[in-house]
Amino acid sequence: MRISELAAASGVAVPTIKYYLREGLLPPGRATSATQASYDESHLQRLRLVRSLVEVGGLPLAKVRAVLDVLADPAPAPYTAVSDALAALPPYVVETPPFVRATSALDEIGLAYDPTSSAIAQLEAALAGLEAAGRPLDAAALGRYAAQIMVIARREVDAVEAQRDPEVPAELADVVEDIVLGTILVEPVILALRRLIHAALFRERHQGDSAAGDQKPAASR
Amino acid sequence: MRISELAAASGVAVPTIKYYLREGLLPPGRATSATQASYDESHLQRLRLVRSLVEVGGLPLAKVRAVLDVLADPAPAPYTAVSDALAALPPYVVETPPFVRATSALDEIGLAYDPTSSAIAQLEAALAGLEAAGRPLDAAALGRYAAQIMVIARREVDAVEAQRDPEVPAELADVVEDIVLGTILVEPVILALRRLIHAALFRERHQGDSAAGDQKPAASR
DNA sequence: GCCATTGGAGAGTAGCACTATCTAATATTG
DNA sequence: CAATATTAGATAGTGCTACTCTCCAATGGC
Repeated sequence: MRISELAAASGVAVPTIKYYLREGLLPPGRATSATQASYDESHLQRLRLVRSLVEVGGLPLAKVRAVLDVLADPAPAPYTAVSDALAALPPYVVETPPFVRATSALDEIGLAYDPTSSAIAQLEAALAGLEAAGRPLDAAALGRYAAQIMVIARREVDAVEAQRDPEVPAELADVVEDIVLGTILVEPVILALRRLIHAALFRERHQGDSAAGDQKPAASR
Repeated sequence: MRISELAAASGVAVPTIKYYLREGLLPPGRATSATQASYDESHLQRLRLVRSLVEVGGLPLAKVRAVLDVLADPAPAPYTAVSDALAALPPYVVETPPFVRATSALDEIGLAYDPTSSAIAQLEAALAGLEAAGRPLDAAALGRYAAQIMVIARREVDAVEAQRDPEVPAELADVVEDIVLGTILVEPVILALRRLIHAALFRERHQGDSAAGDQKPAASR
């Protein structure tokens, strides 16, 4: 495959592909002459991965590179490799330990956690943001969220395990890629569903309100 | 309150506050002389709202302005006003109708939706991203997500209703602000919990793997 | 043989969110 | 009341990101 074909197949402009090559986000093609190189399926797949991370996940290229680095050379222990990769995913918070809001709430609801994980910092930042906006979330409410999410998460983890052939030991890079993509690509699905369901419930309860078009809006909530 | 006090109280630098004033994200203070103006609680609260949207929600300032515009002058019909405000929240997708993946899946799982809402476009983009990455999500799986999220969303909607005094008709701007903040600030909580629970489940199943530190990593998944 | 394409590299661009600097007027403090 | 600090308001500049443009010389395909 030549660069123009790779561009056509991926929907990414040739100059952008060249830029990714320069930046090391895409490995160079196999050089067939001084002015020609050929690309294969692996390049197309890598390009799709990069674009997914950027467009769906909203990662800056520097973070994409961090994810790719972990895939290329994962830490030897699975948990560490996965943590490394997940730490490169947004949101990027500046919060510094101790994460009192997050850890005390999690302790209260009895959820085990790794106090150094990036998700703790994210939770802390989110809880702090709610507090700053005057809408604090207490541990009980957090626990109710956690209970529902546990159902979702358990099913997801089971699905990952189920689709693997237990006879074939998985490559760690594949596991990490699965988890990173499962994390980053499914998140917008969950959020979109939440918004859609909110909208459906809201409309259900305000059916009459909008029909008139421009009646005085204050009533009914 | 003088600008320096407002800066101290909010943690936002004076030049940044001036910038927000110029950009119309913050209403001007009450001028007490040619070179002095005084700010009050409402300015502090507005500043906190802006910073929450920017820092926790990750909104660009242009979108913050769109949200504030809706708060200042909401469409007369509640549903329209809320949709307008939610359309300003990320993620910002470029997808154009028809949203076949999203609508056909939602039809199949029997969830009513507004085909013009931004959440539909987000769902379409997310499903397309999963497909591009070779991990398509079918309607059945989507339905299982929706079932759990329905539980969460229903509780959230009930909570909003419960905290309002039914005797006092709500201002539409307040309702919109509630929903916008409830949407944007709670989303990171949900995502952080999902990641934390994934990590907990993952560690549970890989307890031995990481202990040795640098054994060959391929096994066990 | 000849025109389009390519690899490679540097420079340029657009958008965003500030940040710096300046001026003239006013407030505060010793 | 004089000296110092602060302020509103405005313009210009900065740092960063993610491309996008432009060139060049060397092919590749018709």
